[in-house]
Amino acid sequence: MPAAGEHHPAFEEYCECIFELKEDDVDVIQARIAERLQVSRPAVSEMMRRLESEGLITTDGGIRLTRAGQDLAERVVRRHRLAERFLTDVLQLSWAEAHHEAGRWEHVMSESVEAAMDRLLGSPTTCPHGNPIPGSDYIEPDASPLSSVDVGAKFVISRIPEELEFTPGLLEFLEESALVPGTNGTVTAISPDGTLTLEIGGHHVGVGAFASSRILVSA
Amino acid sequence: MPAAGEHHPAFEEYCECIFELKEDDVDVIQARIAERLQVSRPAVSEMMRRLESEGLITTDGGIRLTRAGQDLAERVVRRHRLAERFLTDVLQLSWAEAHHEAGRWEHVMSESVEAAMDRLLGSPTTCPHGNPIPGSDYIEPDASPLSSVDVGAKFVISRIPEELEFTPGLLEFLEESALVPGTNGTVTAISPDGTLTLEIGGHHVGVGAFASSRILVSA
DNA sequence: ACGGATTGTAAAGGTTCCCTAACGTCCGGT
DNA sequence: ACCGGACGTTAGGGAACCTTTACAATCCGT
Ligand SMILES: [Fe+2]
Ligand SMILES: [Fe+2]
Ligand SMILES: [Fe+2]
Ligand SMILES: [Fe+2]
Repeated sequence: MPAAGEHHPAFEEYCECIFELKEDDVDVIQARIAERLQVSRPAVSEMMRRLESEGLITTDGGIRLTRAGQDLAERVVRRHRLAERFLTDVLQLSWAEAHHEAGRWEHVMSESVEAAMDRLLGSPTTCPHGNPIPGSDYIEPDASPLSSVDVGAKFVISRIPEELEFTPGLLEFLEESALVPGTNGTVTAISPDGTLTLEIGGHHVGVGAFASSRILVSA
Repeated sequence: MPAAGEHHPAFEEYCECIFELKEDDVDVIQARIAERLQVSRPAVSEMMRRLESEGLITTDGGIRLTRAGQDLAERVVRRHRLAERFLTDVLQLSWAEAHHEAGRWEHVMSESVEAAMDRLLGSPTTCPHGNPIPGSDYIEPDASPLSSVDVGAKFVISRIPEELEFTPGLLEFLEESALVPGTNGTVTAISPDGTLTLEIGGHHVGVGAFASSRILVSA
């Protein structure tokens, strides 16, 4: 069962991972890739050699996607995020379920399905978590980390970066707490360890320091 | 990228194949499986041993799916046919494209997606080609092979069996010729070699002997 | 009854993708 | 200057799935 395109699922997965690490502003090194993909460091080491010999990455002075690697990664990420939109908006799956499912669909969707889904959804510019869909008309909003909001200030959730999808249970928690792109709230307290207390739709929610530093909001 | 359930794609593919051979009334022997899956006979031989040791088939006196194998096969076929319905009805893909795509989706759809898609489509009972969706309220229609229709007689296309999806280009041809379940036509001629000439929606189409013997129609 | 096709299996081997164990390097803190 | 950690790599191995080549067994039409 090869994927729709011409590349093996493993290659797609590694390129996607490199793309998202860069997007999340995390050092693109083998150790990070190993963590995200949940494989051993030797496995990554070996795969880096294969990716390089296939012309998908270069490794002189840090791991970087080549043009071909970038194209592949963008295709995979685009399909992942379109699939997430479809799964949440049309099939009414939860964030967490949609994310898991999309992680499989991204390797299986053909170009025509990608196009048809894009049409069906009205060419969305972000996934349900607010991350940009490559190839769409996404315009970078003027956003800053939730952790930089002052006590008492209002904000609108803008984006929950891909990085947070790796913390088990976090997506579920955020969705249940209505912490989804577009909703607005107020910071009611900041504890010394960086935990924020928010007020959203009449409910109060605590958000840890790490998550707060990653979630992007606008005024 | 394992499948949604607990089984490897290869196991799913083999069980599905056995299920469909039976459904098409073809001898369930290794040679047929090798042909349909486009693998060598030794590969099938080895896999039969694995499937048996996993309790998915029995081989005493012919290859037969066990309860577990049957369940797995039905799940996969159900997902394949639901996916085909979705891809043609909602995403407007052609038959041929939908079939290819569904061949990958069937190993990747989760239970919740299967359920959501079933709901979205209104619990269809057949795939676009008229083949029954396992687990649906399908009622076997009173149908007979197209080849048994007399010259001059009218008919309604009922079902294009899975078997014909393996002849390259045939699906495309049938769809373009409006030879889809539900449409009706008339047999205008039968040649000695078994080729039928049909009249469908004002157009005339020739259908070969093999296809005619498999396509099911009702009066 | 016989010769050619069809079928199943054995043997040997290959690719992809992963693992553990172990080792060398480098880097920041003390 | 020294040490613990983090990082990358080597070596050796393994599971899944497939291949080609070759060889028996079985089936079947004439
Ligand atoms: Fe995601
Ligand atoms: Fe996302
Ligand atoms: Fe199909
Ligand atoms: Fe079908």
